[in-house]
Amino acid sequence: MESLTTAQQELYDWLVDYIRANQHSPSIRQMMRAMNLRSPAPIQSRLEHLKNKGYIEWSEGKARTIRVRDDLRGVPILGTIAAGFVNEAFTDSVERLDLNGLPIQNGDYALKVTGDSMVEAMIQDGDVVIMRPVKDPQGIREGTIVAARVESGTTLKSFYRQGDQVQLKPANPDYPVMEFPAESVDVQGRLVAVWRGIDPDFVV
Amino acid sequence: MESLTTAQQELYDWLVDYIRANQHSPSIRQMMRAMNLRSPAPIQSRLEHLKNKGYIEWSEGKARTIRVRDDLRGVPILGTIAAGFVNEAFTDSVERLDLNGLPIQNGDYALKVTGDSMVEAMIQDGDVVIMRPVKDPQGIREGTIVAARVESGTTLKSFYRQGDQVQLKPANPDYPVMEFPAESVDVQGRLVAVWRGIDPDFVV
DNA sequence: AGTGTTACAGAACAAGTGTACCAACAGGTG
DNA sequence: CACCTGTTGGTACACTTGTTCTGTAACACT
Repeated sequence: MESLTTAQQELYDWLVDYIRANQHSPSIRQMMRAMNLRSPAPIQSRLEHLKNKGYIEWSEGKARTIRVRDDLRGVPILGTIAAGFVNEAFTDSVERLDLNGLPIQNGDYALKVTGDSMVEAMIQDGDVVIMRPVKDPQGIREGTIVAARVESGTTLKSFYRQGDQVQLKPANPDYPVMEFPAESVDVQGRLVAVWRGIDPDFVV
Repeated sequence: MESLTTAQQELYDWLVDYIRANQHSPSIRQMMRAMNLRSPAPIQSRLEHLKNKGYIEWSEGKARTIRVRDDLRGVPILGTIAAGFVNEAFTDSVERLDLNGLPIQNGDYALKVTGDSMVEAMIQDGDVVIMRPVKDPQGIREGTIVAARVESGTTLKSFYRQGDQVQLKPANPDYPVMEFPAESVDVQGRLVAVWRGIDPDFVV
């Protein structure tokens, strides 16, 4: 990635923060004031450079249409890290995790997990699971983790079929496998992602 | 939350998708074409309603400044769900998980986890951990999960002090605790979040 | 039928806004 | 010093765009 001058870097940082906060690009005259300039020309020049170097893009002639390149959004994935044992990490890879882009679809929803029956599936109390509504219950694959509504309530379990019965298996040997007639199980959604925010005050 | 007419809902959904994809609001005439209208008046009317009902807001007179209310961004957290046992879920709570907003700060970065030494901390192979650079190594609390650089490489472990030594504990009894002189351990960052995307083709 | 309400089409206006142009200035290079 | 290059200040212009206004059509209700 081509490097930036200090003036270009300063504008770029301010621009990214502004777009993240306001969900739209500022106008050139707004940037002018933010950079303590009294003419739009310098901003235009810097934007041109940022565009040529591949940092931003915009629709020509249209107002407030600047956007940061998609491959620069989110947080950078600096490399892989071994939880198993020390080895190489911090590569100079440019891959990025766009938390707002790819994984989430419109209609997805989240549930806060309570209880510990899914610990062996690496889901613990307090995690937030992102679920996707299931259109066709027949299409659910064996072992998929789903939010299922049965007569007594809704629960998060692995989904299995057994003849015309449906098994809901917890991922914790301390809890029992539950079995219901297929028609009495209403699958509300399937697991698409897990999010765990770490409370900085929390200590193991 | 006040409900919407079908026309308002249709515009709102299109608007949210457009902003998410383009990082800026469309113009009224763009919405006009998208809704198959030939006059800007109906769009303006619907926007006015969306504003009064608290769904969107914009800077009056400024071009392309519509933004979705912050408390509506991200995915809705519909309630809590028991992994432990069936109980109530799907409350009508309005809380939301804003994946792009609150948790991530500028400067944060991500690492893909390989290996299984942190399985008891509910971090498994393939997870993405979001790390925050550590300014003051003295301020790290006991038990915090950190990415630490030692002479042999970088690893993800729980951080403990033992006199003037630093212990790096894996969360898996199969792996040994490692101990280093405090000055030879360079803490690259501390864990602030875990993200796990579920591959739909993956079956347990 | 009459009436009020709402939505739409079309046009027009004013402000916001991107862009082009030119002069002044600073910094480096011969 | 002269010269070139890049940045800034300043201005001007044309297009974009939010906003307002008027008239018409569709619809619900009395």
